[in-house]
Amino acid sequence: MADKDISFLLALAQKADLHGTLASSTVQLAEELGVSQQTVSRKLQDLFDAGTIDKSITPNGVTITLTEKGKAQLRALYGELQQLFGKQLVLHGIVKDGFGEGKFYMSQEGYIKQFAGLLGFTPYHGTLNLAVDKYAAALFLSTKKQSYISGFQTKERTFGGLKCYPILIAKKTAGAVVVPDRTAHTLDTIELIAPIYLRDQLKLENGKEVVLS
Amino acid sequence: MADKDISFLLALAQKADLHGTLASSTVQLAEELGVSQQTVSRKLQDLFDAGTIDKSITPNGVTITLTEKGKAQLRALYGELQQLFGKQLVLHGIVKDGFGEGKFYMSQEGYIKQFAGLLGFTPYHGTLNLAVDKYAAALFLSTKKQSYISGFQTKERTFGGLKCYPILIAKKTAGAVVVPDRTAHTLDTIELIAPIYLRDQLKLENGKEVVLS
DNA sequence: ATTACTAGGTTCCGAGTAA
DNA sequence: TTTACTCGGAACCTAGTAA
Repeated sequence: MADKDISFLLALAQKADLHGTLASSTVQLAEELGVSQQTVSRKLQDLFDAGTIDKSITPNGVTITLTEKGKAQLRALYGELQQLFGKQLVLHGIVKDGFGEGKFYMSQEGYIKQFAGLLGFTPYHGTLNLAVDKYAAALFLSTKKQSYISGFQTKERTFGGLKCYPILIAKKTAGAVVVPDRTAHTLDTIELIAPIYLRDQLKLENGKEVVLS
Repeated sequence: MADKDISFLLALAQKADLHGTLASSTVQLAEELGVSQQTVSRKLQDLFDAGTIDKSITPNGVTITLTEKGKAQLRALYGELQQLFGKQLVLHGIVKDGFGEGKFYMSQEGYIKQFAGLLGFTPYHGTLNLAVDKYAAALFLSTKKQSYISGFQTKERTFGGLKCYPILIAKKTAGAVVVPDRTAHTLDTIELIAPIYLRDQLKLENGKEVVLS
């Protein structure tokens, strides 16, 4: 029965920030959620009766907090989805243009030496950029072993640290995903390194799909 | 509109394993989901019309596959929950008995030296076991910096590697969560190490609650 | 055995309105 | 201003049944 109102509960949780309280009104919530004020009023009562939220009515609105039971319900849903997506064993990405920074960074001795020690190969002096699904990428990488490459300094400038996840590229080539600590883009784009020049060896062009595992 | 049927879609995804197909029948699904055969039939049509599943009808049932759109919908929901729980900054745990193995492992020079180098303190020769929520623990740890302690060998036996996450115990003591590579329990229980004997110094007994941050 | 249409009952939503 | 009740109509579910 509470199964139906779970998306309503989720919406409240997003506004109330999981822990913490939400001071609002049924009118305002109705507007934000695209339903009537009456529906909000009724649903809040239902959730309260179900023990998933605490609410207190004041002359100028309602104040809402999620109960432990309410949080548990969302966490259960989260767990189910996690099980679903957690089994993600491969990641699909589309080859896209980098802007040459990869080449610059991968020419730095400070990085190359650490990569060689950690991965067992000397990386080619460039990176391959892949456009990926942000969530899928986060999940995929979370199942991989994470290594850390320390930052360092040269006379000219400072180079930051980066995370590094060994993976298999296109079921053929051992390589790694590299995520700089101070990364510009989110995980919409990931950078690959490998012992060879991937674009040539795997005959990749922009727009081609690559599978990581 | 498809927002209402998302739990139905999730149920299908769980049976079909996200990728992959589900061969079943409306009668069987109805039983498993606790609704009528007619409702299953109608909902499958709705989902098909919405483009979230592919279905093919055979004389002895239906075969169902999630479309990219369907997967994307679930992933979006997952992402929202991830944002909610990803902000998890503290983890609550209940002190429970270990079985002395912690003490044994934390007396091994091979581990102690690495911990000292990595964490900046020499750990007390024992661990504190906490009962925690499995999902909350996974989330909490995923936001912490992961370090790796290598396995090693002695004359007698082999010791496996373990992951290590620096954290703050009870808002006072710097310590770390330790997760052996070959762990017996899942994350229902986590092991803490610290430079001091936590049970005495923090006046902890079994059943007491501890906050990690 | 299937899926799925029709019909009737139940649930749910929202405009009006009381408090 | 609030919240929340009443009530008519829309949406939804299931039993019966056709294909």
